[in-house]
Amino acid sequence: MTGARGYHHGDLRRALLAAAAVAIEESGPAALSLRDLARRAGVSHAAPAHHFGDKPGLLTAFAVEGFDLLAAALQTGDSLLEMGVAYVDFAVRRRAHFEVMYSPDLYRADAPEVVAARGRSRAVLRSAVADLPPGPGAVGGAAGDALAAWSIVHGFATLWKAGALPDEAGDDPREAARVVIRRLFGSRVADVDARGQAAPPARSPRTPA
Amino acid sequence: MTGARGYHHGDLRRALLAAAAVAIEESGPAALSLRDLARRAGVSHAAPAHHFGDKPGLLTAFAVEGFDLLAAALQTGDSLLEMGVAYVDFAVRRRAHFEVMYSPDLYRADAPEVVAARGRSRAVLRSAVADLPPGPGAVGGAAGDALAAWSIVHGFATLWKAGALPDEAGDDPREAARVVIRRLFGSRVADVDARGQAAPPARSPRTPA
DNA sequence: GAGCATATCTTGCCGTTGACAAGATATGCG
DNA sequence: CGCATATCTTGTCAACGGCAAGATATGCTC
Repeated sequence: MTGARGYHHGDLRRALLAAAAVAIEESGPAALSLRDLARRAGVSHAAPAHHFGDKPGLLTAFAVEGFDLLAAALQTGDSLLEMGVAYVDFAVRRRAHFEVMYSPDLYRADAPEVVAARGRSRAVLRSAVADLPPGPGAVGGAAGDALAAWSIVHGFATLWKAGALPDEAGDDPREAARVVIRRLFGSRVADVDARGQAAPPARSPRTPA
Repeated sequence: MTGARGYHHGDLRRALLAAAAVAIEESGPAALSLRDLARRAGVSHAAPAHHFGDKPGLLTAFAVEGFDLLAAALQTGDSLLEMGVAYVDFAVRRRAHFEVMYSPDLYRADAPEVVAARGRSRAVLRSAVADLPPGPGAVGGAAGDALAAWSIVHGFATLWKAGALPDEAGDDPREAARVVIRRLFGSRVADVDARGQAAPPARSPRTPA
């Protein structure tokens, strides 16, 4: 399926997306060049155009791939806490995809494939939020929980990647993310997976003295 | 100070930064062209190089300007809640600066002027967090509060701008931001500026039943 | 106020890029 | 086998970033 390498590449589309991930990790999405991707894949400079049309077209496909990878990564976490950690982990380890996904002016963010893929990853998060015990004095209900959870985890990941955090944040994004998420949800999310069972919220130290 | 417009422009540096804000708001930072900025300012295509060296140099100055504008915007909010709202408002209204500031591969994010300006905006946030009543069971203390506050507000702003939020989030970013921030800090931040006085945390409905 | 150093801006050029057009080659289907 | 189509190549163009060399204005010194 892969090699062949005569006049026809055989799997150029996939090869270009893989090359894009490498190139973007090296120099960021702004410096991405279609001609460079073509060189990496061993084809002529005009070959990518057939598969993706133009540069935004390629990045649109790349973003779709990213949202699907994110949905898959989130599904490995069984609790909301671990799902948040997985989100941060995805942002740090798959930098290229993450950066493109949230740079909507680089690609066609309103393309139907993008909307669908983004909806899929959002649905995974939603399902975990639905499993939460209802929060006290919740202003927006489950939707508000999801919005707050997504915001804090996304913001933390972005700031971490941008190097905008002070040194006190430590050097392990997963652990730092856990602390931040616990601060949002408190006992509602604490220790579910560390002990394999949820700690009783009433005994939690989060209750004000 | 401004016009003159002979061989010498008179205030080209400022004019180029202003043109950059307009151009980026129109087409995003990736499509920014030094030659286009020069045309907008009415100078030759090589004039910008004298002031900023190269493209990353210009965006570095632009990011510094952004961090200082952010620090000024945050200072208008007197409570942590309103400061968070001001952060989101800044991200939405000054899109160009915000996008560049948090795209570190577009400029020299480790340049000393950038580090200093970023530190100034961070200090403003810190001062507001310090005014908070101490949280119950705080894992990371005030530093953790600041990190969580910054993360949730930054994440919300980014997601809002990226159009990644579901429609339920509404169409007023300021009000939606208020809801999200309250969910993080609960009674510790609620209604401080609405009533001009903090509600007593002990009576707050956030205490688990 | 004359002369010189320097800051600012222009013109001209080069290599690279994204996009397009036209042609070559492989693949699949009758 | 023969043709339609998908895939890839070669060639070209305008625009861009960056550099070099020259022109013009500004400020400083005497």
